[in-house]
Amino acid sequence: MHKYSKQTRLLLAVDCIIFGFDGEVLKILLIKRGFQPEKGNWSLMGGFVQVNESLDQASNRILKQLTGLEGVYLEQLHTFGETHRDPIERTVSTAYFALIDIHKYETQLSNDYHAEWFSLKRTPKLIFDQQEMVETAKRRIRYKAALHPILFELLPDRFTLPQLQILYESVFNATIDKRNFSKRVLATGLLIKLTDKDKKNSKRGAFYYQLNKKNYYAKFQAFMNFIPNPDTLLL
Amino acid sequence: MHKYSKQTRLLLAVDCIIFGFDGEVLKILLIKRGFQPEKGNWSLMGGFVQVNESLDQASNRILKQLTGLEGVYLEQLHTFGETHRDPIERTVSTAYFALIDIHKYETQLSNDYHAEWFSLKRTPKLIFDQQEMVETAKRRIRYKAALHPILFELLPDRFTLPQLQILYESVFNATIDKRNFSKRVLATGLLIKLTDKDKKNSKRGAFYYQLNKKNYYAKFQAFMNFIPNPDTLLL
DNA sequence: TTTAATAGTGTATGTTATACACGTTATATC
DNA sequence: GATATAACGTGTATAACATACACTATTAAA
Repeated sequence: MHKYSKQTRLLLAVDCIIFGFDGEVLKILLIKRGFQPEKGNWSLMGGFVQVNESLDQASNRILKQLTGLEGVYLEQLHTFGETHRDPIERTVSTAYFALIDIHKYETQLSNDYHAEWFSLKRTPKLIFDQQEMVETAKRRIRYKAALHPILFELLPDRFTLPQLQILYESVFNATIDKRNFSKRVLATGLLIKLTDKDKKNSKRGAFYYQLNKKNYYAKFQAFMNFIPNPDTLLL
Repeated sequence: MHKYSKQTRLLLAVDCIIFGFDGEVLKILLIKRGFQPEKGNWSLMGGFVQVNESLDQASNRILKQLTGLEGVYLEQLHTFGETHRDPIERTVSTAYFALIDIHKYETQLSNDYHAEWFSLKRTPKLIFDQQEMVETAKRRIRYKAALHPILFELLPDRFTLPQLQILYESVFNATIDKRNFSKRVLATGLLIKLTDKDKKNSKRGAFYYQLNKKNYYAKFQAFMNFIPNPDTLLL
């Protein structure tokens, strides 16, 4: 037996929603699409799945092409399969989302793709159903970050508590009491206090912390319950 | 512009993990596969995605073929895209999971497919990577049920607190104090106490409850925190 | 009428979440 | 060098929630 005859074969694509954090707001990386249809319009980075690569491999390849990064946080989000989502030809697309340290991102590669970071609050109109993909990714990242420490993936190796708090406040669009916040994050045992300070953002300076990697991997799946009223979060 | 030329088209399938609850343990519905390869072996219900149907439509069609049910809880789980997961030909499969009231399940249809319910603890060997699909579905249902009231989808319209508790204990493989359990579930405001009792399972009889549908849909996304040590749950 | 089996209920204690304000530090400025 | 400034870092009291735990009620069957 060689093939499943009489079955229709479809195009299968992968699209990546790449999140970064610049210290103030969450951003996503978009490119100007280089081919028809919708050539020149803002788009997620995507591509067709090749016959000799898995979906995970395809998404990693695409992520590397756009950011130059490998080994970053990348997770399958959802597969979008409406029949006419691509007007040219039936294409099913599996969306992935990535969380990267925006400072490690290599701009020379991005220039080849005319990539730009956009604040999530001011994203341009996207092609096809990509707006829905981004919304789904935003919901997922909020949902997951309310329960698991994924947001550290957006920060550099060394970060301060004020930076971390701004990140959480940005993702959840909420203000958090800094005394309660530091109690909570320090109670997780996930952070190691370093001896030197970041002096860029204040005169006094704020102590750097880094992740306790061992605890991080061990506790990654543990729930955290950072958010006061998670009822407002949607899956 | 008519087509994306030069791109490889792949087979795209949908596989359904159908959960039911018989009052004691969680079960999944399997069929004996009717065609090669692996003909006659136990398998999830699946099929190829047709060119004129979305993924959601395909999964609903397949669910209806096997169970006769429509409008039940059905959610996309994950897309499995390893290159050689199907030995015959590269096939990417999007897995869905369904939660159904086992009593509504129509057996006449199942007989056409030689379908059988299997306790999750005693499932036969499955074809391809379907064992992994089932494991992923089990993790997802536990994870989600720890936070959202999805398990009601497995129960009949009228159910008792002891039945509900057995369901939770079965899903989480844990014992729960019944005083604390009833406090918690009643505090959600999701249940309406009825006036009559189920006398099948005890001499005294246990009051029936039904879902407050309005609150159910309103609070579905709210976190519930039913489980004492969710650290043990994996995504 | 006695037995057996399951249903149903309350309280005390510990843990966790929340609300809330001021002294500390280091640079920059005068 | 004194002072002003701007952000950092910390503790406590209260409320809410989670947990541990045991007996009485009900009804069918013997």
